[in-house]
Amino acid sequence: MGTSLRDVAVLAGVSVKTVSNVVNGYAHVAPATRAKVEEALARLDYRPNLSARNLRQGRTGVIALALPELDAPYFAELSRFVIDAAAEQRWLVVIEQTDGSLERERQILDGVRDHRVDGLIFSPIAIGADELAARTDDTALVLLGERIHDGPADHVAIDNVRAARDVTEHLIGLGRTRVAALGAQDSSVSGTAPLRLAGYREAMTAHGLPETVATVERYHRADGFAAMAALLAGGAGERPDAVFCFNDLLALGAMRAILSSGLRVPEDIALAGLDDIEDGRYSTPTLTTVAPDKSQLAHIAVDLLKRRLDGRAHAPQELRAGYRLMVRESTVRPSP
Amino acid sequence: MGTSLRDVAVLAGVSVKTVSNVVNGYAHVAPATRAKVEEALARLDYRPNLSARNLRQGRTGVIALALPELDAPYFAELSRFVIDAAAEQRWLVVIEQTDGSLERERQILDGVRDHRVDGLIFSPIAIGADELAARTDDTALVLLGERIHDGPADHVAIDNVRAARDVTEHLIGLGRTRVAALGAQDSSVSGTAPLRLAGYREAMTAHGLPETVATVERYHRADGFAAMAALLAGGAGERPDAVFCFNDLLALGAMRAILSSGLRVPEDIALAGLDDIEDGRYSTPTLTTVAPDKSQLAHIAVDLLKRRLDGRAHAPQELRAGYRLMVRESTVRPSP
DNA sequence: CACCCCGTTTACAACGTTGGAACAACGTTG
DNA sequence: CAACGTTGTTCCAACGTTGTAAACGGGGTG
Repeated sequence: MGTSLRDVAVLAGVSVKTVSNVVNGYAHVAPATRAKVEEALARLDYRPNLSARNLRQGRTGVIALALPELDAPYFAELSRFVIDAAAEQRWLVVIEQTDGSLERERQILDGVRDHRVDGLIFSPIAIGADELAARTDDTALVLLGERIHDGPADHVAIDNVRAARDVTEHLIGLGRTRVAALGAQDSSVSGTAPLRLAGYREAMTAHGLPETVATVERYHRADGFAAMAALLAGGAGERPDAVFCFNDLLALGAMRAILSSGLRVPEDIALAGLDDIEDGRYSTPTLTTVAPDKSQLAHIAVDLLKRRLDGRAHAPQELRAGYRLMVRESTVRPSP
Repeated sequence: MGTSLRDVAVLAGVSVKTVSNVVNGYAHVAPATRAKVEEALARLDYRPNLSARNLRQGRTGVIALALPELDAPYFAELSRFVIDAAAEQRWLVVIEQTDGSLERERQILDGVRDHRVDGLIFSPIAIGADELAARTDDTALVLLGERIHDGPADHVAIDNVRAARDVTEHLIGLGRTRVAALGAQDSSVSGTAPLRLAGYREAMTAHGLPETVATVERYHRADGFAAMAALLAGGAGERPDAVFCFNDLLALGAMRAILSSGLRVPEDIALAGLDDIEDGRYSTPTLTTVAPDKSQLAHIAVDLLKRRLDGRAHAPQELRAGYRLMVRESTVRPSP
């Protein structure tokens, strides 16, 4: 191993504890002693052994971020913000991927107990509210973008229902009447799909418009492509003239399907997504979407975790982050 | 804290070490004792405290992956593979982002010493070979996609020169003669830009064609957009009829610039990238690119690290992962 | 001058784990 | 039946750190 407090102590001619005091910035250390110790620290290039410190303090300084998949741009972008927000607390972040599998989600929830991490920020898909509530473990847990209300853990998300309604209203406001929703899920116990569907329905009902709902298995471009292709297969009269996709990846897949079928966006079909991933700012046409405040989401999540870890815990909280509607070319072609 | 070996030992009526032996699968434990202990383990739902185990064993079971930015799709996709490959070794992965800043890169290289991680997989941009060589630390280090040859550390990458030459040859093979390279960097000490530029030059020289090189600051869509816009600003006679972008993000930015200027891809300008990020498979047109074998990259990196950690170290190795040229619509429009 | 206070420093124990030595019990062998 | 090997179990120490409490010493107070 490297140099320890003991080595430094020997060199400086003081006790181990005094070195520890200097390292930790304890106030009552005589200037002369401090200087001596600091020189020894520098000479030996001392680094605290964090395993030992963690053992002593019962903290690891590492939190886990569990999400479905890192290569979905939304989660990659979100991870960046979480890592940065955690760094402000001097925490490291380990990333775990669930692939949306129930078993993996259980494993992760369970594995939190092995003391490797102090807390968990979790974006679940498959696991249900009841199972989460049945958790016996008391490790700090924050749920991200999760629909479980009044659940057993802290929770932060945007207002998915309202956001979905806003997008749908925007599409309706363009004068479109055959507005489809793309991204409902048959199996989804949890997740945001039902919320976004609810928001879509509210808007359609409010305007007395008929609903068209396309379901998907997952939230990848390929699913959006396939679902859109199916919608287009209907006759021209039934074909939607606007589509709200439940996330941007679906929208980009759908866009590809529309364009390669020879139709135009937005002239024939207006298209909107949700997430504001960077891809959508560079697609042709650029993609109208809802931009959740990802930085705020990350900061709130880290903050909630911190409160729990500091013991300043209350009843589980449910907090909201903000969002903005970003209108781009896929719904409104700019006049040249 | 949770339950410890001591608690289990008390309940089972044996010594702490015996419980430890059972937990670690030590051979010589009497069946009766083993059963007793296992029941106690189960009853108390024992989890080893990994901080303590780590302290004892001098290992943390955590490796770091340091890369420029997680929200660049290439790195997000790569991270996924690294995390999965590390999981096969039962390692966790913490992710650190450098933003390509020299200072951050130094910090990370330095911070490896604080015993929080057993090893580091590092994709450097700013830091130079000399500085890496001057590293005094002996923590396991693997460089990823890095141009430092015969350097001080293990290293894995694709053959960037050959890959770049292959793409350029492909563009030339289409009959294009004004083939530009987009993505050179003025400041790049390290990184892959010079290699890709070299490959481009080899191909152009071989065919006696004139070179056009556009430089960029960074490797984002916005940089590709701006650089392409600048290339287009030249008169129609000078305008390139094919562009090889040094990564896919640049290419997608460039594509957007070409399309929004009213030109067509590939009819007016053929376009190719490198990385094979998913976006390029769904853009319109889809993007021709080089697909590095990311899974192989990740596995080789993890494997090199494992060898070092197991003490099976040799002289620093330089290994190559494979790649494939993916020809798509941005260079060859399919006949309908 | 005895006392106490306060700033400074130290000794000790403990966090939970595991390697190694020691030890006990038992069966085998000469 | 004594010496020995094998198997199973325990005891002890150590990894490096920090909290607690106690010791030390110098200056001010009564």
